[in-house]
Amino acid sequence: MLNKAEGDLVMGLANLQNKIQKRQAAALSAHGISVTEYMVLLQLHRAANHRMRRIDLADNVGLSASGVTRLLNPMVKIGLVHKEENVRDARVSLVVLSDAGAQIFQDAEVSFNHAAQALLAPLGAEQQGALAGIIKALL
Amino acid sequence: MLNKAEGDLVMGLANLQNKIQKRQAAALSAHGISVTEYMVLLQLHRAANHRMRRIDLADNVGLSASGVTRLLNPMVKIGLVHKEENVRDARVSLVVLSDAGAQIFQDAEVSFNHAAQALLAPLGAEQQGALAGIIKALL
DNA sequence: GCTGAATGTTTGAGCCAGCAAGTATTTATC
DNA sequence: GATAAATACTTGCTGGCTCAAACATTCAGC
Repeated sequence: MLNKAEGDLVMGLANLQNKIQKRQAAALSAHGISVTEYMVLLQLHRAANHRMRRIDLADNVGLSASGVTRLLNPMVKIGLVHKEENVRDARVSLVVLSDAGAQIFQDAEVSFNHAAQALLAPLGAEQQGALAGIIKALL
Repeated sequence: MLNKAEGDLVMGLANLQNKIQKRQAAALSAHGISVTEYMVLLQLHRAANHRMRRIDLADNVGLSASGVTRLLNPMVKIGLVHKEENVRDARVSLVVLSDAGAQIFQDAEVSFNHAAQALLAPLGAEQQGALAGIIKALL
């Protein structure tokens, strides 16, 4: 069985991601948001005009369409984000990052990146570069 | 903000893992088991005498103790696995891989490893080695 | 050898996500 | 320009996992 190495790598990646996700969740809990919510805020922050269609959000965050709907509901209530209808296409409802949401994101980003740095600290500079290349190749 | 690179790496890893997990789930669905169940079978298969304490299983698979209990219940019913009480310590209930479970695992392992190989195919040999080193360093 | 802490497991309640089905709107075909 | 297919989104239902609490058993200190 020659492809056992690949199987072990995939298992290792799963374990690693599990660990990372828990740490990042802890880091973000201080800001009252989950990792998934952070991903949404990040996408919106990077999007043109801080607004996006829900379906693109779903794609970029790796969620289903219904997952986005349910995730966004509380975020709208809290005011991190608000809806906006599209004049051109009445099917789509755009999601817009609010100022409050942008502020929370910026605070959370500091924590997130700091935690990420701590997690990846065991890697040397060239290992980190290699990892970036690997992710790019596999995504 | 110099640690942005690390944050992006962590986000990239999350996306990658998301993709991998879905592919592996599809590969395993032919055998009627989930990725988590596969992980359990794998651990049991590798364990001495094909048996393990539930708590060690939880640790190795990255689940909570209650998660293991709930995951195992259907697997016991189907006969992939069975309980066994520990004579030395009446608190623990050992999980034992059944012959049927071992058979299913061996079949599933082929699919799993094959899918893993396909996923990692874009990587060169030395990238794959680098990834193994990175995972080891970070776990 | 008794009492309190620690350990292993199960159970109840709740959250988060997915799938399938339903609604509304737009696009394509004829 | 009517009909069918495709697209964007929401909702009902369900599964999987967690946390906190309960319970049973063992271990440690006196």
